[in-house]
Order: sequence, then structure tokens, then C-alpha cells
Amino acid sequence: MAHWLFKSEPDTWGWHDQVAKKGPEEWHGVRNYQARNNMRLMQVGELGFFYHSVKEKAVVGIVRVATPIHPDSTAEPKNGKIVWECVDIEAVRSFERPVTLDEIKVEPGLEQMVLVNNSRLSVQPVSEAEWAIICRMGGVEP
DNA sequence: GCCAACGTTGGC
DNA sequence: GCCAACGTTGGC
Repeated sequence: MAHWLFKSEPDTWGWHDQVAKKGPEEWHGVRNYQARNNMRLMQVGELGFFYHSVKEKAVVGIVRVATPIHPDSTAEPKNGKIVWECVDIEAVRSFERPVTLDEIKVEPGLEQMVLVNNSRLSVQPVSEAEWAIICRMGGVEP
């Protein structure tokens, strides 16, 4: 099973919103082909990190892919076709403590993380090794 | 098809 | 608030 990282500005849609939802929420609004392609690769049941950008800059929890890829309900048709798609995700559990970007940058084994090397990609793959390291840093079992 | 100009994201 | 990095747009 692959692992992922979803990035959001907490002021727009934060971890508290995701938890309060108590169920799947459409991860709409992605307007980047690479990020969309990553979502196309997702399987229902796969897990991902929930990352707060800009303000906190930290991984704060774990989410689960709840639906297959589907059209983004907020996307406008382009030449009569919806090109933007997304999945729905639901909160699984909160980290015992947030894992900050600063910590990630200096942690051995995380040098190759997309988060470190391409900070602008909003939906990213996470390797198995990276997944395990960050889970432990966050105080949860991988 | 190239590339300059522009807009956006997100770390600092 | 600034600006680097990146992606997209549009003129040629």
C-alpha cells in the first residue's frame, strides 16, 4: 500500500475541520496536474499524512483515502470536460505531537522527501521508510 | 514549439 | 512582507 501526504493551509481547511467532519471530505481545489495524478494513483484504504502549511508547517495527523478518484465538484468544465479530479479523505488519528518541517529537514532518512525538495506540490507520495520515521516522530505506530 | 511574462505557493 | 521556485499563459 502506498502512502501519501496532503497539504492544507489550516486557515482554509485544517486538521480540526477534518476531525470534526467525522467522515469523508472531498479533497477538492487541487489545480495542479502532478498532484491530481498522484490522487489518481490512490487506492481506497491507503493512508496519508495531513500537513499544515504556511503557519504551523507540521504533520499533524493521519488520514485514510475514502473514495476512488472522482470529478472535483468545485471544478469548472474546460472545453466541456472536467479535468480536475480528487478523492475523499477521512481523519484516522491525530499525532501525539506534531512533527515540524524543521525536524523533518534534519532527520536522517528524510533527505529525499518531496516535502523537503518540492515544497509546492500539494499532494505527494511518501515512501515506506519515510512513513515509518515520521509516524514514530509523531508518537504513533506506523 | 519556444520562451518571456505573469500568477501562485509557501518557506523564510 | 518578501521573494524563490514553480507552473501556466500567450505572443511570436
